[in-house]
Amino acid sequence: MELMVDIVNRNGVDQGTEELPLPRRLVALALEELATTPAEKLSVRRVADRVGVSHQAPYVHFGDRRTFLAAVAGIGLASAAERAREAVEQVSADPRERLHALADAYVDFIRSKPHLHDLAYGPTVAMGDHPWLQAAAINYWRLHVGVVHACQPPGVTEGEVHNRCASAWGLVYGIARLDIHHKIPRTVPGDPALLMHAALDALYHGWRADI
Amino acid sequence: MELMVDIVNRNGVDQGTEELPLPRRLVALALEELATTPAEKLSVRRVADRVGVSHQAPYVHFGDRRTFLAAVAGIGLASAAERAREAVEQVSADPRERLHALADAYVDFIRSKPHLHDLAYGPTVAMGDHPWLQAAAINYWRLHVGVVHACQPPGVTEGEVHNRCASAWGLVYGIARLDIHHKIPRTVPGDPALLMHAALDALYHGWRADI
DNA sequence: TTGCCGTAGTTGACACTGTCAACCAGTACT
DNA sequence: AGTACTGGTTGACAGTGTCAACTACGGCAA
Repeated sequence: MELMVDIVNRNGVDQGTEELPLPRRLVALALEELATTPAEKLSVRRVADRVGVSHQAPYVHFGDRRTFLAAVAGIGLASAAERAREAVEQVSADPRERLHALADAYVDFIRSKPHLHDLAYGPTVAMGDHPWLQAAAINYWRLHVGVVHACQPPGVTEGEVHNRCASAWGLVYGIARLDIHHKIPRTVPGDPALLMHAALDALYHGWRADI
Repeated sequence: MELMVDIVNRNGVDQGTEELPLPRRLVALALEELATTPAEKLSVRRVADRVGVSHQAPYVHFGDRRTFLAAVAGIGLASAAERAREAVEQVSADPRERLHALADAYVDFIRSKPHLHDLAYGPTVAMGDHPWLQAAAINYWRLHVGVVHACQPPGVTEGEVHNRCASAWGLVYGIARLDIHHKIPRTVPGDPALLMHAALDALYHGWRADI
């Protein structure tokens, strides 16, 4: 079970030609299903069936449904984090602009793969359920911290940076998720992405004004 | 099916002594289960069983599982909204203080009944799935708008108030939900409720500084 | 060679779920 | 007296996650 970490680590090297090991094929197909099916309706049996393997095969590797879903969330989240990192690095070095780029990437993530996002950052799985998920979540968080850190005036403690990072993440997460699930009343005229930018600017301004 | 609205309307009048009609008893027991069981694991059959009625009885009234869950969410959300209203009215008339009180009540809601909150404001049910839910959601939203409206300087349009209301809600919703599901890394030292207050103050300041 | 053991995978069963369809008891209305 | 509607039951069905026992097979030691 532990050596799967090796598999995901050498993941970038030999993709493509070589046949993926079964756990990876299962996860890949589950991610595909997750594009249209919410996680709670995803059937492990059907994934196994589509891969062409017995209904019990996934449980040989992952133990139970939750662990499997956690692995799926891990792989999916890793690629989302990578895309966000690219998006951030593509814009200028202006911290506020990078903050907006990060937020936009997050909105893009939640909009293009809402079920995956809900799985990773919802109650279904815990971060400790699978090492892949834990690693991906930490990686994504580090990106957040880096961007938010660059927005701070000098003299702000490391802990306070993390605090503010959590606030900004919560803001983006909340607006984007309420939006994607159509919980924002139609009496709200503004585009959620723009509301988010305005609110982020308010946070940014508050951070700089504190000193 | 439509006359259930009457039932929920006269809900405050004859509670207690009189025997509740079956749909209400089912919903009440589902809410009870929801205190410990996440919505996606809630079994309609078991609810029916515990009420002492056949496994199909709930479907006579609610049609399918989703509609039943929507009704449950509606009743639950209505009482949460009422509690929030009381909490807001209990503090002084200072708008910022009321904003904080509203946010605190929201945090209290999500902390005391996370599964109910997830059900109401998650993807499982849509607002239109049951009139009870729709009514409760609108009622709660009106409370939000009222509180946020009082925070605005003169001259802000109605639409902009709704925009800002959505932002503030998203902020509170996001931080509280990330927190309750333990998605915030332990490297964040601050209490989420306090982070929320600070962030809300930044929004508030931004609103007033605009003019 | 033989025997053994761990890994990867299969097969079959079990209890439980939501949903469909047919049925039945009243009760109100014509 | 008959009829239609409401509220509820019973029985079946396919699909689910999980448990347990079994098989195939490569490595390895005696």
